[in-house]
Formats: sequence, C-alpha cells, structure tokens
Amino acid sequence: MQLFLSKFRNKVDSKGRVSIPAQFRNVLLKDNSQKIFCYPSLDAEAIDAGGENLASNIYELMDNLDPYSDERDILSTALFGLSEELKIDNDGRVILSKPLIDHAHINDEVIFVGLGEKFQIWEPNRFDTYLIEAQKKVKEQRSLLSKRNVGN
Amino acid sequence: MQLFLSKFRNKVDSKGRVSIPAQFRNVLLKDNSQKIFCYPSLDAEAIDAGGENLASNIYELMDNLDPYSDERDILSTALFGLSEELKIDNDGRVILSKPLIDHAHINDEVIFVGLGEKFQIWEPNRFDTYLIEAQKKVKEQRSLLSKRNVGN
DNA sequence: TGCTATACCATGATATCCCATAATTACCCA
DNA sequence: TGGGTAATTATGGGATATCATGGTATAGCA
Repeated sequence: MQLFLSKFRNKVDSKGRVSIPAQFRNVLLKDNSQKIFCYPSLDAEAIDAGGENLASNIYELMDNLDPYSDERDILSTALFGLSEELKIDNDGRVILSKPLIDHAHINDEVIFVGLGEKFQIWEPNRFDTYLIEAQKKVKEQRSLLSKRNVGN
Repeated sequence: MQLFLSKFRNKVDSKGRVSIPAQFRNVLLKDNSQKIFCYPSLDAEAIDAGGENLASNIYELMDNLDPYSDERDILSTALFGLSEELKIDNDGRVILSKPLIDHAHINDEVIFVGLGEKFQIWEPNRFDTYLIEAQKKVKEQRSLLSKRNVGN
C-alpha cells in the first residue's frame, strides 16, 4: 500500500471547498476511492481522514461487537455518528462539514499532514503549536531512553 | 453494503413532517425501500430506524430464539409491538407517530445519527448528553478497540 | 363540518458541475 | 545542462441541480 506522506497547506474557498493534495489523491486512487472517510480526531483538534482502507478498518472494529447490544449503539454513535464520507469532486476538492470544521477550528486555510495510512487536516496555527509540543516530548523521551540504554 | 454515517439536524414542521437526510435516503434506496422501519430504542430515549435490511435482520434474530421463551416474548413485544413502517413521501419526508415522538421526547427538531446498518432519531439536547457519554466510552475502550487507526 | 393524511407546488440555501486561469511542476530535446 | 513547452495543480467564478422546508389544495373519513 502507498502511504500518505509529507504536509501541504491549502486554502478553503468562499464555498468551503478545499483541494485534497494531489499526492494524497493518488494514494486514494490506489485505494479506488472517490471519497475520503473522515472523523474528528480523538486526541487532537484535527480531522482524521483516509480512504476505503481506513474506513474498513473501523467497520471491522464494529463487526466484533454484538449487533444489537447497548454497547454497540454507544460505540457506533461516537464512531459512525461522527464520521463522514466526503465526495471528492472533479477538481479534487471536498467540502468539510460544519461539525468537522468546528472540531478543528478551521478557518480559511488548512494543513494536510500525512501519517502513513491516514492523514490529518489541521488549522495551520494549531498544527504549529502541536508540532512544537510533539517535538519537545520526543526530546524528553529520547533523553530518558538514552540514559536507560547506557546501562544495558 | 452502504452504511448510515454521520449526523444531521432537521426540523419537524407544524404537520409533524421531517425530512429524512438525503444521504440516508440514498442508502435506503439501495435497500429498495420507500419506507423506514422504526421502533423505540431499547436502551435509549431515541428511535431506531432503518430499511428492509434492518427489518429482516430483526426477524432473523427473533427466529433464532426459542419460540416459547420469555426472552422471545419480551423482545417481540418490545420490538414488533411497537415498531412501525413509515412511508417516505415524494419530498423525502416521514411523519413520526405519537408513540415514537413520546418515547424520544421529540419537539420541533431532531438529530439523525448514522450507526452503520441502522440510524437513530433523537431530540437534539438529549442526543448531546448521550454523545458526550459515548465519546467518553470510546476513549476508555480505545485500547481495546484499536490496534491501529481509531486513536492517533 | 372539522380533522387528518396525502399530493403537489414554491422558495431559499446549499452543493455540484463545468469552465477559466495562474502558478507550479514534469518533460523533452537540443 | 539548460531552456522552452506541455501537463498538472490549486484556486476562483458562474450556472445548474439538489435539498430542506413551508405552504396550498385535494381527498377521505368520522
């Protein structure tokens, strides 16, 4: 499978349309998908997105639950109820839904960030601060790791 | 099979009519259904709904139960006694019956939530509280649910 | 008559489709 | 290697179709 890599900054136009980066579209095509599957990230103020592949991973999760149980309803509310399939138009654009825009605080520009088998859509400033935080954490962990590694 | 996904907020007009979201209607069409099959949710103050597919799944479930068991009696009363088929009119709307409205405490607006093979109809405020619970639960169970994708 | 359900029509908002353009990138060949 | 040409891409705008919603009219029924 081809992976979503690197990041791109695109505009949201007056009609709410955003171009999916061409590189990402190519990955989606291999996935034979004219849509992207999206949902609000659980840990971040961003949108998680991907193609058929990502979608079917989530469907599989749900398949493991008892079809008519209370538990399944609750989980599928949060997973399916907040997910969307956005059609990609002929020019390679999608329209983000209001709930997704709100969750990610998106205004008139977004960053697409490749994460391998999925990608995220961020409001640019939030992504910057997130990135700085993330790098800080990596450094901390690395110093922990290297101290430990001295021993064995 | 196509799934019910995402959520939509629609109005109930003075005659009690509600538009079924177009996306859901498309799923129902694949199911060759001009009606929706509805019943009060067992565990929630909401309405469960779906197409032919949902109805036949429930019949099937019932068939597998011991004909003279309490379990079957209870389920069949709870589901079939209270279930209805609502016609979808030419403009894509249905009229919710009084019992369904009462059970879900519906007023003049509703939320449609896709849950995969079925969807639910909620009074918006009640849905909000339920959703918060659902999200909490997903986060708790994330480690169980997802090896890869759902989380980060 | 009143009530209810159904069919039909009207409208504003939104989404979708199609085309145009500028900027960038890929390609080719001298 | 460089330079010019062609293809791709992101972005904008206008026209059209779809959708949710409200209203009117008609028919059935008690």
